[in-house]
Amino acid sequence: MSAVKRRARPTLAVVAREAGVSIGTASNILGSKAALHSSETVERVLRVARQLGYRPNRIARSLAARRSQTIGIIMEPPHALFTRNEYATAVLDGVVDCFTPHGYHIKIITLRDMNPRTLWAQIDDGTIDGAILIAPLIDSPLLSWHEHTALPCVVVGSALPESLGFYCVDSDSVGMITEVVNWLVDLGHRRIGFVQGPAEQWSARQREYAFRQAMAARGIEVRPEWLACGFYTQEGGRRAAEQLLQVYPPLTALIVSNDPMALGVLEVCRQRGVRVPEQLSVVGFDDIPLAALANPPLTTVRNPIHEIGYHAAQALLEQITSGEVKRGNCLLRGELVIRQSAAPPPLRTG
Amino acid sequence: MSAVKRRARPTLAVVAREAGVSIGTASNILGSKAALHSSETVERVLRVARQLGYRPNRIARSLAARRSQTIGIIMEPPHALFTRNEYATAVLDGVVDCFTPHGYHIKIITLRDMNPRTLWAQIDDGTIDGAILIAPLIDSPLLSWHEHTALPCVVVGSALPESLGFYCVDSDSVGMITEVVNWLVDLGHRRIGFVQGPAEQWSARQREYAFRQAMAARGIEVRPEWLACGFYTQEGGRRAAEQLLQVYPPLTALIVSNDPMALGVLEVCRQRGVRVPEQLSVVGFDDIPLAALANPPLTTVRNPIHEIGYHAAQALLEQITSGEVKRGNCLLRGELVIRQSAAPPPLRTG
DNA sequence: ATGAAAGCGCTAACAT
DNA sequence: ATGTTAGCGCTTTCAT
Repeated sequence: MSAVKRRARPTLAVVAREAGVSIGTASNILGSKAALHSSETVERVLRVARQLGYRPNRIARSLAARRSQTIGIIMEPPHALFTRNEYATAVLDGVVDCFTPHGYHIKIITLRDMNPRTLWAQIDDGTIDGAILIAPLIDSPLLSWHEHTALPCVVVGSALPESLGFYCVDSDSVGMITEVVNWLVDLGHRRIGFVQGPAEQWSARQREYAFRQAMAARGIEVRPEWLACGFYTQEGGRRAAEQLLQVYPPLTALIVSNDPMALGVLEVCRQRGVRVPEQLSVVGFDDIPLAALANPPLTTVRNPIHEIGYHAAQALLEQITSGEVKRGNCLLRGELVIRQSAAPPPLRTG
Repeated sequence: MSAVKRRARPTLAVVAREAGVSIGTASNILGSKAALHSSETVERVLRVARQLGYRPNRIARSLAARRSQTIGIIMEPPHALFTRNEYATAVLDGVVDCFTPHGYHIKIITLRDMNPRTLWAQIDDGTIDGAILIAPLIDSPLLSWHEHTALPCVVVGSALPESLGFYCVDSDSVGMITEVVNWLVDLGHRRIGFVQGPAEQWSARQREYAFRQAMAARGIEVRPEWLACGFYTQEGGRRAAEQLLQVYPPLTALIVSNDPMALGVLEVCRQRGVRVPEQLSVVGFDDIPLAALANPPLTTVRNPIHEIGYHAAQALLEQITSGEVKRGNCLLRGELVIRQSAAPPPLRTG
């Protein structure tokens, strides 16, 4: 039994009564329209509110004002865990950094199922003013967003076709793949393999396409056996490596479309006695913390994920406050981080 | 201009009218009290709701029912970023895993300031039914929780004194420290150093205390110069190592109270030419992914963080549904993960 | 500059 | 089994 008797929480009506003003006046003052009132009144209401320990009820406020000052981060079931999704974690941080100072709250929405009948009820239930979609898959029901809800929305991690009508923020993977290809070709490589991500991921398709384009631009024909597919996991990287190591004549470089897979590739190389970078150069993507500690330290492309999250949040905030829909893609540039897993190709005598 | 004309979203009243029932009936059926009504009515209402694309407004529901079906994860400013806080990230996952199937939503509350005047308005604003506190610091205003709010609350990562009235879920660091000390002593070590975390963290104090107790139980007197303090960061570990490496006669083992610091210790050892584990054994805490990849692979204690989050969530859910306050501490057991950074001490000639 | 009143969309108690 | 009604605590016109 607590010694302090806890009175019921005072409502706006109580504050107004105690301060001798109308409830509307109190609302203005304790909201953000104090300018409308005389400084005496403002002061008095504020004082009473403080004395009474008044705390506004955000739910009531949301219902009346039809906005919740909360935004949602939407995670699809396949990659709903933050511990296994460094990408989503970094995005989350960026979003929090942007929205918190503006007094917005953040809600994590881990979709329970993707059934189109129940999907929108999970998202558009009045509790959020806008949403960040984390890397929706190619066939995701989320892509029909605009047909089902008017909620402002920004996509992160998938640069979708403009026809879908989203504003997307992503890293410029196409540009970065091109840079990596050119860098390797300049180093002397021509037989370059590519480990792509799962085909359901937009980014994976784009990276593959970019790879082909960049190679073509340097006059190199990509053979089908130079490509392998993993699932953005270390295990996927291992499998892909097993496959690509059998290509003959051997490839001299491998571009791996994310770091966990690249780590798997390095592992297999070590087992098979393939020396990196002397016999095979390996380049990853994302620059996760482990990349620097790999053996050898991984040359990779830094992915500015936190900035991506922050920028997406800014764009969303803009849409929410202006009421205008934004479209198009915003690609943030990464940066080639040169470590020790890539070097000029071995001299060939054949 | 969209081709599809989007009608205003139907409310419960509209559904009720179209289905020819009262609003109360519709509420029951679309809420979770369909059992009260005849199957015909239920079916009819459900059909109309589906046809109209009815989606309940959770805000209105929360206001009327006085619960939001949402719980908050409270992060204090110092460690508010998930990318730099693997602990909080894993807890978050555990909480999500537990609550999502129950239809609860999760809100991230990154406290903007710890001013006691504004603190509770940030948390107890009607939007959450309960809260998980992540490792509150020793002097945190959050510890006066019960004086300010009746919101159910569970603490994670800090086993607080029972007098504070919280239910706390944490790893059994005291038990694990004891186990590590005994293991090292059994290996032949007696001069064992300890790198503790920041004193503002409850867990750090407990681990230090446990260390002293365990050493005393084995009849070893701990000298003050065997202790150093870091800030749970790799840099902190480096500094502590610099300090402890100067102790004479040299220590033969170091217990480091988290893995990032242990990694820093290993780094300094390598620089100074101190061979691990031949000259110095190092044991960490937490078993972060990097631990297995360190050089040498780190012997450490696995911290079941996801389980901690999950269990805390369960306890919170219980409190919310039962209305009964739960107190006391629940300590989840870790597990010594033996790798290669610890071994018997070098033979001394006296 | 202030007050009165009409909701926001729903739940829950009570009546029938 | 169903309908009626009174709020939940706030914001927002519209008067004054």
